[in-house]
Amino acid sequence: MIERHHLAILKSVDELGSMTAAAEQLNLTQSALSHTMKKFEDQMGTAVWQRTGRRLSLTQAGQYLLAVAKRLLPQLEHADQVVRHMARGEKGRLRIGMECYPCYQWLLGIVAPYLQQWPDVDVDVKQKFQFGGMAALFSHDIDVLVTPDPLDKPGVKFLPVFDYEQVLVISAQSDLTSRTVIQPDDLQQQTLLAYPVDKERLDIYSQFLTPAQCLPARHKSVEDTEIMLQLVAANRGVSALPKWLVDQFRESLPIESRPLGDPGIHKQIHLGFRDGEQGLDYVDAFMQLAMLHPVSP
Amino acid sequence: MIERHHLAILKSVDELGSMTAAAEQLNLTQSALSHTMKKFEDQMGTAVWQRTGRRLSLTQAGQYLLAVAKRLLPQLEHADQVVRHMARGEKGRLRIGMECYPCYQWLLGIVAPYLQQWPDVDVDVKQKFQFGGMAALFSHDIDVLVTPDPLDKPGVKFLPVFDYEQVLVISAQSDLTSRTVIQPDDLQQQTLLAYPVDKERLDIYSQFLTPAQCLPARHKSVEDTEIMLQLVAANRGVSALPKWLVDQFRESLPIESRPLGDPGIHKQIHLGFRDGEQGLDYVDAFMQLAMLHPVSP
DNA sequence: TTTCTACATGAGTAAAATTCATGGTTGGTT
DNA sequence: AACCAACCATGAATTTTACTCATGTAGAAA
Repeated sequence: MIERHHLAILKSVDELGSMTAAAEQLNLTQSALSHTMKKFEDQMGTAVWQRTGRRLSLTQAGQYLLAVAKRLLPQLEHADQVVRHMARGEKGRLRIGMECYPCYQWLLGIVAPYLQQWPDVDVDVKQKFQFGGMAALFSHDIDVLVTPDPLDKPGVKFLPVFDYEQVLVISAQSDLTSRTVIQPDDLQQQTLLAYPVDKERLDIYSQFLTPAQCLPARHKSVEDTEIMLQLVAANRGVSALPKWLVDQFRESLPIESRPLGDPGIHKQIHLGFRDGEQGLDYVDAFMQLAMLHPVSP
Repeated sequence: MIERHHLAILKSVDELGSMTAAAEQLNLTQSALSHTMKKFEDQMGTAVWQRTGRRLSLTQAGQYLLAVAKRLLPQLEHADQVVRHMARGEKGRLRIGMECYPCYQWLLGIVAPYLQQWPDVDVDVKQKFQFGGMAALFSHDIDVLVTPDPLDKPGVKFLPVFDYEQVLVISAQSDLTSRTVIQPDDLQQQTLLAYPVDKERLDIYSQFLTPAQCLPARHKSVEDTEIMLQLVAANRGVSALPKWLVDQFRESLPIESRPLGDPGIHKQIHLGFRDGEQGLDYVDAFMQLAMLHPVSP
């Protein structure tokens, strides 16, 4: 039977390279660890490591078990945390995953009142996942996924939390200020600033430029939203961002926004969470708060 | 620290309703089980059950832990199996999930040669999942997902294994045999036989009838493909099925097929599998076999 | 009230995990 | 070549943990 400490040993040995080092990390003697794994190997009927010289290399079974360890140990550790928090009457940690850069600004607006309502809950925002948000949600690495790109599959539920329009941000000094609506060919003289993701995933390409077979004069990747807006304000380029975000910055920066095309690009931010399992109340509460949260139009 | 046996006890008590019964199932005395959980509760700092009279009811922490148990125990049990199989040089079990009824016929054609190539591998086909195929794949309930409805997300990979056309199956005596192509309003006099799923998920509705705002005279749910085809052969209705499936049955039944609309409804079956983790060779082998497998056009 | 059933508990015991002491092997160093 | 240091394996002793047995308590049913 695979026990938790077998997995812990496997992971530790893999990280540190030797049984001796792993034993120290786990507060065991080298001997104890050796005995434990010997017995485990006898029980399972197969070696976990191949002892070539004094170097350990994983057998096929060992590789498989290491993958299991990396998958299950974090879940057990998290469960430990959650239960311990429950015990103290504290609430624990709400782990939020973000799949979209601009959502961060919006999230801050939700998290503030949430933290007030739930003073015992920590909020942990993760922006990068090994395998994407969906997988993170399913494998319990996060509790909530914020994404503009929902996938309503059984097992998860997505709630649209607000509609928004994706607009072009331009400098107040831009030539484009005269236009009330931007057309694709208007961008052929422009420098387009965008987050560093595939162009297919940028709506201004997939829903606006590509169908019209247009391209901007230049394309520049920018990581940070504020820097992006500073560049736009300085008339160094234009960018496509949610209207509510632009409006928020219009007070402090000389920027303006224009719809992209006639109907405009309309999108929704969704909150995704696991469904059909015993929920934690502070997770549900977050969902409800997010749905009720007024968004400045 | 949450250990495997804690989770096993929780699950067993939940299933059997009492500690005494659970102890027997786990080959323990009632006393041992009581001691174990007492110690566990002391460690975690919270009760797992509320002892109201002699009835046990889960506390909040207990409910949470039960959910964890139901999620993690099957994974541990499966890992046990896999390693034990590896130890014996046997290969183990390939767990295939199916999201589409007609795929079953096609799958049989793949599984036969696969079983010959990998005599030590058992194949286990699951048709129902608690939370849908995607979730089953992510939570390691299955290794391969067969679906006409892929979702290329990080963490999983989908390979199209073949293209097919969805066609209308009609009896050889049907009035519709004179048509070379079926139009939506041709079905307004017909009884449509379909698998018992939401109409939105049936392509003949979403891609053919609904856009033309047509409906068949009657709609009947049929679970089994063979029975469906027998009904069609007897001119009791028409149905939309993959062309390759219809062709297969045309030898033995008086049925014919016609394209649905001018371009026809074209679809692909995909095989999905987890990506980016230590793979098992017999899983990879299945994917490759599936890709190479010739499909009767 | 009595009886039955289910869980709790303390003390004793069996089993398992861990340590200690030691020996063997490998790979690098002098 | 010889030596040393690092690493793992192993047997026996020891500590720790898990388990059983016997018994107690309390709720529900007769």
